[in-house]
Amino acid sequence: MSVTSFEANLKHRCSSCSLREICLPLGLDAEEMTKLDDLVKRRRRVFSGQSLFRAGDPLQALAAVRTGFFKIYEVSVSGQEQITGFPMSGELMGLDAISTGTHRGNAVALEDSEVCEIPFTRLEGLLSDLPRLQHQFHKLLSGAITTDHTLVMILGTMTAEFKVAAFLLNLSDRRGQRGEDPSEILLPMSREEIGNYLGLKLETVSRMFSKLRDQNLIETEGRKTFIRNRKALKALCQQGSVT
Amino acid sequence: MSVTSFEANLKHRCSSCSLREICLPLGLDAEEMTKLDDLVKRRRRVFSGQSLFRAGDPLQALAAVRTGFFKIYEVSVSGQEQITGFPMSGELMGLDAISTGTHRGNAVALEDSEVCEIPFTRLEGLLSDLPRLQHQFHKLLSGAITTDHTLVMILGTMTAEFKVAAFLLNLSDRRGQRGEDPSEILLPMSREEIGNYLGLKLETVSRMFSKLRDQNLIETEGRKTFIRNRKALKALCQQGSVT
DNA sequence: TCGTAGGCTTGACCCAGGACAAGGGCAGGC
DNA sequence: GCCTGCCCTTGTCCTGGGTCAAGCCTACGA
Repeated sequence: MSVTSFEANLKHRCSSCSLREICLPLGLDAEEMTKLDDLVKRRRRVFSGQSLFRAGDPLQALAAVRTGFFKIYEVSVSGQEQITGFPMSGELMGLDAISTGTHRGNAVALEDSEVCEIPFTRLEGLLSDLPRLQHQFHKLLSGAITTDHTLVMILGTMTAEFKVAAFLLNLSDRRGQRGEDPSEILLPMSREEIGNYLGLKLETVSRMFSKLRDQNLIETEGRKTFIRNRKALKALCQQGSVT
Repeated sequence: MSVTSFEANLKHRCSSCSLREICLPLGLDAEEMTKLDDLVKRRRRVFSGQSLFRAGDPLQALAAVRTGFFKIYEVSVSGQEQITGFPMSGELMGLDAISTGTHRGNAVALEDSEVCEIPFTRLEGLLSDLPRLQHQFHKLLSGAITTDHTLVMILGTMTAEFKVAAFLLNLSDRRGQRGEDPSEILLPMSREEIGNYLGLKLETVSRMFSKLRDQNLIETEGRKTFIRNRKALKALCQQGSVT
């Protein structure tokens, strides 16, 4: 649970990273990539359960997930927690802290993970020199808004069953983007965390998993989940909103 | 309902705009402001009910609300509409379109409004020259994420009564930031639109207004709403989440 | 090997908010 | 002025998902 984590000096380059088509370096040429590499020289390991940053921490660096899985949650004045995202490899964390310079969210690793830290002030300096990097950065910021809108839509219009179906499809699609098998999902988060994210109680999430299983849309082995009928699952999501 | 709207050539300058402390120009010096002014030479009137952009439109320009009120809504594959925001003066619209170059949202004026259009590609060019503008732009993008997270939190954790209370306080605060009386809110949106935004039905919204009125926290005259006991309303929001 | 704890499933019951319906108020058009 | 249509309010009933409770499964440590 401690903030500390071993800091690796492992030689890592954006140019050879398998995530370069998803992450910040997308669209850069070799020379530009080198400049970005100079910034991102710090790679850090965060063990399962550890937090990378907490609400109230000043924003020092954005962090790109290299391997693993995180949850980001915010705590309201009333003490209520709300998970706002489950960033996985290639996704940036901490973007919402730019507006105030202070993190509002808490980032906790859901499994042993590695992140690339990108000092924000230096990044902004580099953006001015590299228009393509600037544009990609804006796309990522904008994409974060889009992602949030999708969640708002799920929370605002969907019933429990469709929320869970949409959640599984989302994870599946993101796996697919990374070249992994999209029909086999090893969920690193608990039923309770899924429920928190989707505005449901853990019992309801569990029931919906069972319901989807009974319809032969998915198969479950504990947290390991297989998508058995992707088409039907998608169709379900599409017709499946509150009237 | 048409897209067209009369395009004004009214001389308008960021430097003399009352919203410059909220909007893009925040933090710029006189010379920088002039450069931004050169970009934002197009001011446009959008009448109540007209749309400024629609889902599927290519992103040409971001738009800052100068006067008036908009709603932004997205439509899911199943045809469900979800309002994702009610931008008011000084707020940027279209930021979520940067990631794909295409608008996902629909922007409709809720009252006769004026917007300043900012051609996006040219803006990005200018950002490279003006680090302060760049930083402010990033803060606005990041702020949009923060705003969305607040909505996610409201949708995910709050009961109907507290959702409505939080909604009113939010509008009130934003009026206050603009130097307007924060305790008098003229709602430009219908109960149904409020409900859509908050994940409630219009009847429920209406009932919650009545409930807050019965507790002497607010007073209502049709859409005109007065906050009578701000402190109690805030306290309500803070203790008021789902257990 | 067994004991224990955390997470998952399932059942029974309940309630906040949705669905449906009736009626009122107000603004715009003639 | 009056008609018409839209929006808002309020009532009644219903249901999806929350609450509470019991039991199971799996991982881990002694």
